[in-house]
Amino acid sequence: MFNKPKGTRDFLPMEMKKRRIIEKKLRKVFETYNFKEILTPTFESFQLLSKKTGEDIRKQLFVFKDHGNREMGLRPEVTSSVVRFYLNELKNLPKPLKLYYFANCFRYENPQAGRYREFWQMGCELIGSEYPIADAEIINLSMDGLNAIDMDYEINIGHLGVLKGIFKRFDLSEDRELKIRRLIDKEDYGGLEDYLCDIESPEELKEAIFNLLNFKGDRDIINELKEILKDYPLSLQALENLEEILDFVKYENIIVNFGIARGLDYYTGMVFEIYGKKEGARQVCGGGRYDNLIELFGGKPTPAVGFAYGFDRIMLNIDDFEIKEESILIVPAKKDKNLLKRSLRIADELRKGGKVVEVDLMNRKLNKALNYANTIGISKVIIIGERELEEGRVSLKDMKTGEQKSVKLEELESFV
RNA sequence: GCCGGGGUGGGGUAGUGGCUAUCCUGGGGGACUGUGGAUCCCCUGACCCGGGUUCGAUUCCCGGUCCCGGCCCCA
Repeated sequence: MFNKPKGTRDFLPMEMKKRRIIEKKLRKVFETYNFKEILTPTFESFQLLSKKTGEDIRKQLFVFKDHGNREMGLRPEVTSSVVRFYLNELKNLPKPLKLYYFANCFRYENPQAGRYREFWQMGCELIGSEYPIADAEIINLSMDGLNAIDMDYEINIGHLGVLKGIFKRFDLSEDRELKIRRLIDKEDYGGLEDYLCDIESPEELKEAIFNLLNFKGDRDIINELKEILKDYPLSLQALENLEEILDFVKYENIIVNFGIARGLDYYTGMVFEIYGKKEGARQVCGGGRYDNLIELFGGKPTPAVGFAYGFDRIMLNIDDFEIKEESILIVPAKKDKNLLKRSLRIADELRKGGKVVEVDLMNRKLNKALNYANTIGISKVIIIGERELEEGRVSLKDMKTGEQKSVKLEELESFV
């Protein structure tokens, strides 16, 4: 006996049905914005995958060597692959380039609520526009998607430029910047305080950082922050950029939060996270601007902004819903090869009309067949009997009401 | 990587240091030859793995593993 690998899942037919329904709705929203679907390989070279992801993510990589002794890894997210694809083949397409994907990703982690070793991300990347309206489009799109599936959520939007502006004035090393961003993202403010003391940072820096973190709320706080950070020109610029972005965001119910630092190191400007209402696995979406990733991968500097949904977490955060499915079972009234053949022909006709039809494949007797139809939720049973067939008729039984009537073959389709 | 709680047929469960391991459900066949979505009968199928304690372990102890959840990190 074999078991599925830890952290992976088998999906039952009903789950798949629901996943497909949600997937379809999200896709539809993406496509109404004219984003185009792409797909990249499940595995990439280890070098690519570890290029701009921190130590932590690298430890979470599923790695293997192929027969040519090349180091490979299963993708832990898709943005790196999209950038690679862009540089390989798409960089000369007209801008903006609007791409989306739906793909399984892999991280070697301990499973938990909404966290798996194989999970699905659905995301969008908008490449080539540096303008605030592009950031806004990404935010609007991500919210439109969740609205289309009636999910309750909370969106937090921040801007890394503000923090960077503060760092800039104190000329911090990249190492220290990163460390501070980590602590901020973790909301480990005690640790942050300690660290700032350890590196003997000036009082002014501490003050600026903690001031920043205290600001969380509606967009009015940006104005207050402008006042406080008036000596930090780059921070001011970032705040203005964020305001311009928010001018184009069509929703009001957003939270401005400068505590969002994002774990992936490649973000440069606006960043956002969306949380669902369910306990555990709350973050369902993350995104932001990553203007120097493409350059880092060897391309010429190109602005880009994007986001990814954690599809499995979205599934955990929507209310369960019923799926009603009309299906038909055709069964001969008695075991007879000719009746079976007739059943197949009738099934064929109905399927051409788009109906979901099964024919009894178990050689069941009528009562057992009805029993079967009942247990698997067949909505209508067509009984093919010899005597009726001679008059060009079959019996149609409605499994919900129990009603049964004799209908002419040529009228059958209009009844089911 | 760390921490907590779990693991009995396919699904849901009962129970026990010793007897053929309980019940429901599901699956297959039959009684029943055009309708009993019923009923009855038969069959199918389980104590996570390894070690220890013991005359004897599914039960107690230890380790592992997997599941559920938490931390870290993230989606």
